[in-house]
Amino acid sequence: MTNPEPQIANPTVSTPSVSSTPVSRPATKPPLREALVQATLELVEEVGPAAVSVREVARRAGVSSGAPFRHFPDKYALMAAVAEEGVKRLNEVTEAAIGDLAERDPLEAFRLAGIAYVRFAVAHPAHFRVICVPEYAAYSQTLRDGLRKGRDQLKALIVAAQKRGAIIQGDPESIMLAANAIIYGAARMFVDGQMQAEGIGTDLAEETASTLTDLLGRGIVDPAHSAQG
Amino acid sequence: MTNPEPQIANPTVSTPSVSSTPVSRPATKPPLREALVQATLELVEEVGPAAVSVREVARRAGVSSGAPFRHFPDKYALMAAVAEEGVKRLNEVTEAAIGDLAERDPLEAFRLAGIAYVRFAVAHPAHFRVICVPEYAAYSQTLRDGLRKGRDQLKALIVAAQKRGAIIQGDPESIMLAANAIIYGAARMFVDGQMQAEGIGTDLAEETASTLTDLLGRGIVDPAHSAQG
DNA sequence: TGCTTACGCTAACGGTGCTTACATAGCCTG
DNA sequence: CAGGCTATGTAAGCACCGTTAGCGTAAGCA
Repeated sequence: MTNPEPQIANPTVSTPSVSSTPVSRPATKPPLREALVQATLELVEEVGPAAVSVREVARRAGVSSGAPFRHFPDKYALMAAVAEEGVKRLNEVTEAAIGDLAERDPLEAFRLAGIAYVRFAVAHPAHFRVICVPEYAAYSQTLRDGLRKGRDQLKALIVAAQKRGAIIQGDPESIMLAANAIIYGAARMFVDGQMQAEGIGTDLAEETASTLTDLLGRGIVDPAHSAQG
Repeated sequence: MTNPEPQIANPTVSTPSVSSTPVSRPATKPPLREALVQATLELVEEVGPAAVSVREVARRAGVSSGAPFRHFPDKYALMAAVAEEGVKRLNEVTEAAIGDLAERDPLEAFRLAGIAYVRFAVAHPAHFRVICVPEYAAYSQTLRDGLRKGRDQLKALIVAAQKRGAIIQGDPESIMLAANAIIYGAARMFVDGQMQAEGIGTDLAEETASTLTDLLGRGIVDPAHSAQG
């Protein structure tokens, strides 16, 4: 008698809006799986990644507590699915920011991608945190591929910028890493509340990202000083 | 995973005589609180922050499952105490790296501090992750102070470097933020496994940190190109 | 018609955070 | 020294958690 509410099938969440297509192939479309990921995502954004419980997810999807395990071997797999969805959206966002600028002005494209990256992290901090949890990446090849794809986006911009002579001709791996690190660091500093601790609110996220990429581009060492010494 | 041995000899933690003889404890002030933090830290390094349970911590400290709640109002407070300990050690490490170089060569001091920061994160990834969880920072004023102190260390170096003319005269807040972001980003990329995904093992942590700080200092934009255009 | 397969439900198991009630050792005060 | 107070431990218990096992049922197919 732990559950006071008798669970009858609740169609409010589970019904996808694709009723027109014939439902004669249940193996290829499990609507509950999608609903579970969606419910998990909402729960993550609501209470944070640590407070997610599979039972609450099942409750929100209108199914019993054991149902999710028909679609995911364990809680990790469910969370990894949320991370996959997240990295997919993140990549879409940065890709959209790059637009058709990748070849015309790769350096500016990189700056815009970085800003979009930080903007996404600030807009969806809980989701962003799930994306970055290494245990989930270890769990899901799809997630690893998504993360790699995102890094490769930026890497391609660096290489293109080098080809156009816009940036220094050093090791592209190192330059790409520096670019990634400052963007990733800024995003995580926002998500981890360390920007706020410095008095920088999330409303300044884009401006901050822009400033940091500029500083990385120009360098912080005084050239006159270093040229003399 | 029940522990068949109720009192396991722990070399690092001198647990009070909680052995089979329920006689009086020798110490009038049992340092159980300290032992709990230590046991939690070991557990964190062993199984990761997410898998820590208060009961297991109590088991390792040789006390009953309710005992920890005499010293910490809840699990968050216990984890926050671990984070406090961690940020204290992290600050000690960076401070030691800076040494007496802060005034002689603040820019080099900053580079060494950044390298030491990343080295600590790579050496104690689980502990580092606990330090950065914003929920714990929200919980503990001491942790917030420790984090601020660490940032202020770097900030002071930037200001000193500016005063000596070693770096550009821009907004010190922005420069400090860029310096922080690239170091924090590098550390988190290692801790989150993203450096490894790029083929950069933890053995390259210090070298990578050095490279990134160098790149931040010199800038990645080609000055000839940007001066012309 | 029967067989198989997918998918949901129920009930249960052991573990967890945390609370309550109780016991006891040590200190303070008279 | 008696008596109470406080600090700190134990034991039992609650509600919830992740996960599993067994059952029912409906769909697709021979």
